[in-house]
Amino acid sequence: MSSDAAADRAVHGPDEPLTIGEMSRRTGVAPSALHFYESLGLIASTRTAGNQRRYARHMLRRVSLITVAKRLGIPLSDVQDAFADVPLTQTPSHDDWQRASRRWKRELEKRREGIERLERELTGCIGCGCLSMKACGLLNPDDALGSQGAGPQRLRDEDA
Amino acid sequence: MSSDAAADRAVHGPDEPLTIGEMSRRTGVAPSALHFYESLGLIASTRTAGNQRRYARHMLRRVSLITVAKRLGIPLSDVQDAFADVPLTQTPSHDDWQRASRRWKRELEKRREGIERLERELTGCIGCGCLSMKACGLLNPDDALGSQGAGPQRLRDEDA
DNA sequence: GTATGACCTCAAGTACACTTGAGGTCAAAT
DNA sequence: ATTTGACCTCAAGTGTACTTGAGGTCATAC
Repeated sequence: MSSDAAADRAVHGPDEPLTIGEMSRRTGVAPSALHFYESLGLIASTRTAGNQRRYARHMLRRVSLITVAKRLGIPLSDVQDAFADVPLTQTPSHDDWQRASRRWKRELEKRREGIERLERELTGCIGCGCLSMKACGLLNPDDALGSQGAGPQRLRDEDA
Repeated sequence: MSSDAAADRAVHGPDEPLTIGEMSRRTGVAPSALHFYESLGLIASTRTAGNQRRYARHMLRRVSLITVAKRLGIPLSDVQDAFADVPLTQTPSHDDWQRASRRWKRELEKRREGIERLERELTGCIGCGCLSMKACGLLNPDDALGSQGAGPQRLRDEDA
C-alpha cells in the first residue's frame, strides 16, 4: 500500500514518465477515470512496447485542474475549453500555463460573482424576514447568472 | 402563447392554486421537471376532482430556489436538506423561510470561500508565472474544499 | 517457470437529472 | 357534441461522468 508509493519513488527518476497507477495515486483520480479523460482528449499518454500507458509529468497538472473544476461543478466540456491553448502532447510552456491560468481565473470570477450576488440577495431576504418574492432578485434569474432558454417570469406582488 | 400567461391572470384570482402549466411558465421549469421534483418530494401538489395537479403559491418559491441551486451546481439531495425545516404541505411561516434563508446562506458562503481561495491561488500561480506545482494549493485539494475519499498526494518539487 | 499484481480493451452498468413518447383523460370553446 | 389543448401515468430514452466486470496481456518476484 504505502510501499507502492515508496516503490514509485525508488524505481523512477524525476524525469521518467508515470504509469497509470502512479498517476492515480498521486492525483487521487481512479485509473478508470484517467482512461475516461483520455477518451475525451483531456489528457494524453504514450504507450510502452507492451501497450501500457505512460504519462508525462505535466499531465499531473492537467488532472489536478480537472479535479478542481469538478469540485466547483464545472463540466468537463468547459474544462476542455479552458485547456484550449495548452498543448497536450508536449510539455506546455510558461506562457501556455499563464494563459490557462487567466482563463481559469475568469471562469472562477464569474462563478464567485454569481454566488456573491445571491448571498447579497439572501441577506436582503433575511433582512426583510420573509424571503420576499417582491424584491428578491434570487427569484428572477435572468439578471443573475444569465438564463438559458425561457427564463422565469417576474413574479407578481400577490405571490409574496 | 403570450395569451396563455394573460389567460392565467384573467382566469385565476391571486389566492387560487396554480396549474402545472402556470407553474412552468412562471418558473421557467418544464412540467416534466416539476413531476420529477414532486416524485423526489421537493415540491407537493393537491389534485382536482379530475386528478390534475394544483400548486399552492408558495411552491413558486421552492421551485425558484431549486433552480438557483441548479445554477450553482448544488445537487438536489442538498436542496432537500436545505428545505428540511420548511413545511411542504402548508404555507411556510415567516420563521420557516428565515431559517431556510440562513441555511442557504451558509451553503453559499462555503462555496464562495472555496472559489475565493482558488482565485487567490491562481493569482499566485499567475504571479509566479508557471502555475507552479511547488506552491500551488490548488493542486492539493485536501485543505481547499475538503477532500472526499483518498485525496491527491502532495506533489514533489521536481514535478513543477 | 509460474504465480502475482498491474495493466490492457471493450461492453455493460450506475447515478443523477431529467426528457420523450405512448396511450388515455379532462375541460373550455365552437 | 365534438374538437382542441392541457393534463394524466408509466416506461423508456438521453447526457454526463464515470465504475465494474470479463477476458486477456505484461512484468516482476520467487
